[in-house]
Amino acid sequence: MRLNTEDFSIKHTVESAQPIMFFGDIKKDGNGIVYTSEGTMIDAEQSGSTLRCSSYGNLTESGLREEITRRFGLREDMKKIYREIGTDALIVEAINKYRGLRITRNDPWETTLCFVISQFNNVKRIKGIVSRLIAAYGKEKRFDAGNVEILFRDFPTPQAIARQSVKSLMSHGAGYRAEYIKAVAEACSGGFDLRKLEKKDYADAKEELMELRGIGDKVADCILLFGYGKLEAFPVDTWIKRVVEAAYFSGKTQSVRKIHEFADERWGGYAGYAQQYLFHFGRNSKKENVI
DNA sequence: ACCCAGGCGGGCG
DNA sequence: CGCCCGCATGGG
Repeated sequence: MRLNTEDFSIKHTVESAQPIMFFGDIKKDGNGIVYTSEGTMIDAEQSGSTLRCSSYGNLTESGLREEITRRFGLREDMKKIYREIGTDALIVEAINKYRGLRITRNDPWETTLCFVISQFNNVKRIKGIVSRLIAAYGKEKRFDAGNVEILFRDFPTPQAIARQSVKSLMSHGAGYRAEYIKAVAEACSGGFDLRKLEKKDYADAKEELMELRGIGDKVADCILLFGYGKLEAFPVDTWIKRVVEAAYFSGKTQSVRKIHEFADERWGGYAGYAQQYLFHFGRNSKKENVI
């Protein structure tokens, strides 16, 4: 199946530390990714404006089209978003450098687990821990593709994670987060229904998420942004804090609350997009020793 | 060896 | 409320 896209870069999208990067496998050149969704393995690769997509599992062509369109946020009007968030030279520079970077929309539970693991951690280790949890606790799927059999594993369910001991979760390198992982999995497989947050507004949903042990201000915002498409969420991590302080507060330290207030006032309903461009720009600038 | 990573919970003033 | 601390783990 082919999809014609506009203002979309799969490379910038999958390389910007969103959940799909933690549970999927990015292709060598970065222009594609293989990932699983609801028992289906999906392969997406971009050349120019064309996205070539295929799947192994029970997904019709229109189902695959819908999955890709939703997953990569392809319904968003990027011209409008760039207009709204392009408030100054720095963010315009980030937009120009990473044009086509989209906020992905992922499964709420998968997003939750990924970002509980992400705290006080680095991207490489997050990927490693998530992939080991999938290997250990994800259900195996087989798909007969003519002469070859495709094997892959689903993302582990809340129940599958909740069954494990803290010790066995730690054995995959989760560290002290193992306790949080188990607590959140127990909640999500019991009385806490992640689906009910879909219809709550941003503030209410955030408050509910933060009642779970291991989910604080930053992780809650990541879950709402990448798992629920609440584009006003502005996750404040060490990177974005540094970038915002440097660019908008003359390098002076600000409280997280101040940074939220600033982002809300400046970028409003698309603050999440502003955050993702500044985050990716800031991180890569550091790697390239630009800032 | 030292420092840091898409932070959080707990304790203190 | 703000501030400070400890927390597992592995890579630079």
